[in-house]
Amino acid sequence: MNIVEFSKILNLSTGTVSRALNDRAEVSAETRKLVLAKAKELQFTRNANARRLVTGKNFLIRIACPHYMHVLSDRYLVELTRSVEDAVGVRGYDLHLRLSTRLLDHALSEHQPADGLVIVAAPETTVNDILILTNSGQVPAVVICEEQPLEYPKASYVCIDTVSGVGQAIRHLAELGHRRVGYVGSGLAGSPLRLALPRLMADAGILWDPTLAIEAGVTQEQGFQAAETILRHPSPPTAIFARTDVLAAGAIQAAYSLGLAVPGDVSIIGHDNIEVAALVNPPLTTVAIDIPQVGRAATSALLAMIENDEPASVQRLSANLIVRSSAGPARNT
Amino acid sequence: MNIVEFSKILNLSTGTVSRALNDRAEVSAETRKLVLAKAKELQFTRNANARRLVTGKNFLIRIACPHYMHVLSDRYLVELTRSVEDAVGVRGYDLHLRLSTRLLDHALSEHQPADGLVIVAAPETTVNDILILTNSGQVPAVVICEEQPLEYPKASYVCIDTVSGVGQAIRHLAELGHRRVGYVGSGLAGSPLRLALPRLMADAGILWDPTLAIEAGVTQEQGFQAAETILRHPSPPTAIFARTDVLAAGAIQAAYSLGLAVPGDVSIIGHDNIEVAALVNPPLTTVAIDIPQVGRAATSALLAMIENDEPASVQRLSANLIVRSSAGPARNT
DNA sequence: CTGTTAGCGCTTTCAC
DNA sequence: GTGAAAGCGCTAACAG
Repeated sequence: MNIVEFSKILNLSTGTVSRALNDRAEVSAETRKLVLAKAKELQFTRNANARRLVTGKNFLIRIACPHYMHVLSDRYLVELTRSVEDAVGVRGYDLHLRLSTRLLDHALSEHQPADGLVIVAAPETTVNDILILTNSGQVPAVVICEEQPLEYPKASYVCIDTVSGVGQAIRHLAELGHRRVGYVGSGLAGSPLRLALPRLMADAGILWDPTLAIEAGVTQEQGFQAAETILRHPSPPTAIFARTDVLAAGAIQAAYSLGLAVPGDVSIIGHDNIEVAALVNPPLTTVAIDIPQVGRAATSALLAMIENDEPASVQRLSANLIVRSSAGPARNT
Repeated sequence: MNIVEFSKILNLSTGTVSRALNDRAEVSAETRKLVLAKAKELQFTRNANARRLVTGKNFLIRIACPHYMHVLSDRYLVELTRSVEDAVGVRGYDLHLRLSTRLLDHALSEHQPADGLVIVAAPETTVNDILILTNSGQVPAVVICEEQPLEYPKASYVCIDTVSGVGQAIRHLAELGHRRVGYVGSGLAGSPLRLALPRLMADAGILWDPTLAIEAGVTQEQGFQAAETILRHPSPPTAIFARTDVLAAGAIQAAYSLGLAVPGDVSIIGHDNIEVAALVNPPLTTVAIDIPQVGRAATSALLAMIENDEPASVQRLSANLIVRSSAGPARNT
C-alpha cells in the first residue's frame, strides 16, 4: 500500500496524510491522531526510498573503521556500534557499519550516501583517510580517537582521555600504599600517555624510576618477560601498571613464575577491560572506557551538526578505573 | 549533477546513458565506453535513492544478530561481517549490520528495507525470531547456525559442522599415539557434538571413558577444576579435548598446577580459535571455523535466491583443526 | 541502437 | 487546516 491508497481509505489528501505522518504543526490534532492510529492498524509504512529521494535526506549514519584490525578490540567495535545504532535509531536513522579498508573504491561508487559519518580512528588513521571517507568534507563527521583531535577542524571529535584514566589507576595504587610502581608499555615510547606517566606518578606521590619502565610490545609473552625483568630488579616495585590487559596477563604469569602472589606480593593493573580481563586469575583491575557513553557522545555531536547546523565540537571522555582483585595493599617492606 | 545534465554534456538521451550505466546489451559498445569514461572523468554518480525508488530494489543486505551477545565471540561477528561486506560489495550491494535486540521495533518502523537477510543464529534463536526478522518470510534469508537447520524451510542455511572438525582433532590425537582422552565440556550434555563424541573417539581407536568426561561450564576457572579432576583420575588420560578455548586455557593451568608439562605430559586441544588461543602458553592447538568461507557461502546462497530465484539451500561447512603446539606425542606409559 | 515519455511514492509549495 | 499538483532523479516501456 502506498500513501495515495492509504489517503483514500482515510478520505484525506496525500498532502494532509504526509503532514500528519511527519508531525507537522499545520495539521489539526485530531486528524493527526486519526492518521497515526489508522497507519498502525493497517500497518502502513511509507516507502523509504521515495522519502529519501524527495527530501534529499538518507536517514543513514555510517560508522567507518578504516583500520579496524588495529582498534582496541572487537568487543570495543561491536559495543560501540551497538550503542551508536541505538542512539541514532531513536532519532530515525539507520546505522551502517563499514569495515572495508578499500576506502577509495567505496567513496567513488554508487553505494548509498550517508547523512553523517562516525569514524573510529586507530593510531595510524590520517587526515587523508578522513578526507576520503567524508568525500573531501562533503559529509559531516565525528571522529573517535585517543587523546588529541587530528589536524582536520571540520570534523567533531570524541577524544578518549586515557591519561586521566590511568591517573585514577595510579592514585588507586598510591592509596593502597604503593610507592614504587613499574610500567610495562606497548612499545609506543612517544605516546601522550607515556609522556604523562612520570608526572602522573609524581602527583600521586609515587617514585618514577625509569629503570622500572619497559616498552614491551603487544603479546602476553612480551608482558611476561618485561614483568620478569622488572620484578628481578634489585629494588623491585610493589605494583606494576601494564598498558594493556594482555600485557597485564603476562605480568601476572611472570609474578607466579617467580613465586610471587598477586596481589599479595605484587599488585597489577591493566588497561582496556578486554573480555579476558575478568577471566584472568585473579580478575584484573583495569582502566576502561565507557563505550556506550562514547557512542552517545559521538551521536549527539554528529546529529547536532546534521540537524542543527552546529559547528564541529570537541568532547573529552575519561577512561575509568574498574576495581577487581589484582591490586591490593602494598606489602610492607 | 543528475543524469539529464550529464546526458546533455554527452549529447545523448537519458535513456541511452541509463542503459550504458546499467550495462545493458542494447547499447553499442562504443557508446557504453564513452559514457563510462565521461562518468569517471566528471565523477558522475547516479542518485541511489531514485534508482531504488524506480527499480524497487534496495541494493542492501542486512546482517542481523538477534542474540549477538551469545554468539561465539566478537571477533567471529566482526570477521563474518567483513567477509560478507566484501562478498556482497562486488555484487553492488551495501551491507547493514543490525545488532539491536529490539527486533519488533525495527520490523515495524520505516527503516530502509533490505533485499536479503543474513541471520547469525545463536543457540537460543528461534523460528519466531526469524519470522519477525524476515517480516513473515517476505525477505529472502540465509541463516548461519551450528549443526542443524531450524524448522523454517523458506530460509537457506549455512551450518557449521563442528562434529567433523572435532573429529579431526580426535584423529590428530590418535595419530600422536593418544589412547585415553579426557573431555571438558561447556555444559551442553545433549548437544549433537557431545552425543557424537563417543563414536568419534571409537572411530579413531581411542577409548571413550565416561569418567574422563566432565561438563564444566564456560569460565576458565571451571575448565581448571574439571581438568584437575580428570588429571587426578586413577588412570589419567594423556590428552584432553576442551569444548572451548577458554576451558582449554583453564585446563593448561590445571596441568601446570599439578606439575605436568604441556604437551610433554598431557596434550590439550581447544575449540573456537579465539584470539587468546594463540597467546596462551603453549599456543593452543584448536578447532576453528574458516569465517570468510562462511561469509562467502552465506552470500552466494542469498544472492542466488534474490537474483536468480533459486530455492532455499542447505550448505554444511566443516570446522578445521589448527595445529599449534599444545598437543604432542603421547607420553609412553 | 537511440530518443521520448510515463511513471515510481513521496513531500511541498501554492491556492483555497 | 486541507486539497491539488508539481516535481525529486531515475528506469523501462514504447517508438522509431
